[in-house]
Amino acid sequence: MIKPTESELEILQVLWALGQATVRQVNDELNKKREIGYTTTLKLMQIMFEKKLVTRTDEGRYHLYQSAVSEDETQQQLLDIFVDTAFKGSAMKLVMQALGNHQTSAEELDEIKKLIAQLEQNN
Amino acid sequence: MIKPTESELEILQVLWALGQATVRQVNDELNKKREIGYTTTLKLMQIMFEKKLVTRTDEGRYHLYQSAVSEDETQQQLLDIFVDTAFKGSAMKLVMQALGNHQTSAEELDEIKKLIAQLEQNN
DNA sequence: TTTTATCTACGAAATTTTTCGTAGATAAAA
DNA sequence: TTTTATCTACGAAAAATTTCGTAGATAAAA
Repeated sequence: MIKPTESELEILQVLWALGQATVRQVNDELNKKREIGYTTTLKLMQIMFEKKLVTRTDEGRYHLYQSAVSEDETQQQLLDIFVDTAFKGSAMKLVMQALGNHQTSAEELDEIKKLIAQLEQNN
Repeated sequence: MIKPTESELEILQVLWALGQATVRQVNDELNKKREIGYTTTLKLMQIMFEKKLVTRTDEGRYHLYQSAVSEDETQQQLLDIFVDTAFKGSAMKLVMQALGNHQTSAEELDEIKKLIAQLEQNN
C-alpha cells in the first residue's frame, strides 16, 4: 500500500469525513485551515487518482471523489511507520507519551482500561 | 522548535543512542539499515548544525556531534503533529490503535495501568 | 445568443528534501 | 618525505512534493 504524503493525507481526511466530495468541496474544506489554490487541490486529487488512493465517478461536468483506502487501515499503516521512525519501534513509549501529555477524560480512560482487560484475557 | 525531517530524525536517533558521535560513526549506524553515502550524512549533519538541531565540538581533525534537542521533547512534538494530521487530534484513537495492533507484554500493560491510575488520581 | 463562471487536463515552476562529487586540509602510513 | 586515507566545506544535481497558470470544454446567467 502506498504511503500518502502530508497533503494527500489532508485530502483523505476530508473525504473520510464527507464520504464523497467534489474538488471544490475538498478545496473549501482545506481552505478553512490554510490558503490553498483550487488547481492545487485539483492536481493533488488527480495524482491521488493515478495512485489509486481515491476513486471517482464522472458526474457529467464534474467528478465525485471517494477515498479508496480505509481510514483505519491507513491510520494503522501510518502509525506503524511513525512508531518505527519516531519511537524506535516502541509502541509502548508512544502510548505512555500520548496518555501523559494529552488530557484524557475519565470515560476515555475507562475505555482504555476495558481494552487492556481484553488484551490480558487473550493471553 | 523546528520539526526535523525524516532523515534528520534518523540521525537524531543515533545521537540519542550514542550520546555523541562523529559523522563516521553516525554514517556507519545508518548504513546498517540502508546504504547512504558518507558525504550525504555529513551534509545533513552540517545542515542540522545550522538549524541548531545538534551541537558539535571541534576535536582537532574531526567534529564530535551531540543532539541539541531532547529525545522526549522531540517525540512529544512529533506525536502532537502526528495525532493532528493522522488522527484528527484524537490521541485516544491513536492509543487504542497502538495497543490493539502491537503485541504488548503483560508487564507493559501493567505499566500503562499504573499510569492510568495516576492520571485518575490527579483528577 | 453572448458573456461569465466553473470544471478538467496538463505542463511546468517553485519548494523542500536528499544525495553526492570535488576540492582543500591534515593526519597516518609507507 | 611521499603517498594514502580521512575529514570538512561547499555547491549543485537529483528526487520528491507542492503550487499554480493556462487552455479548452461546458453549463449557467445575462
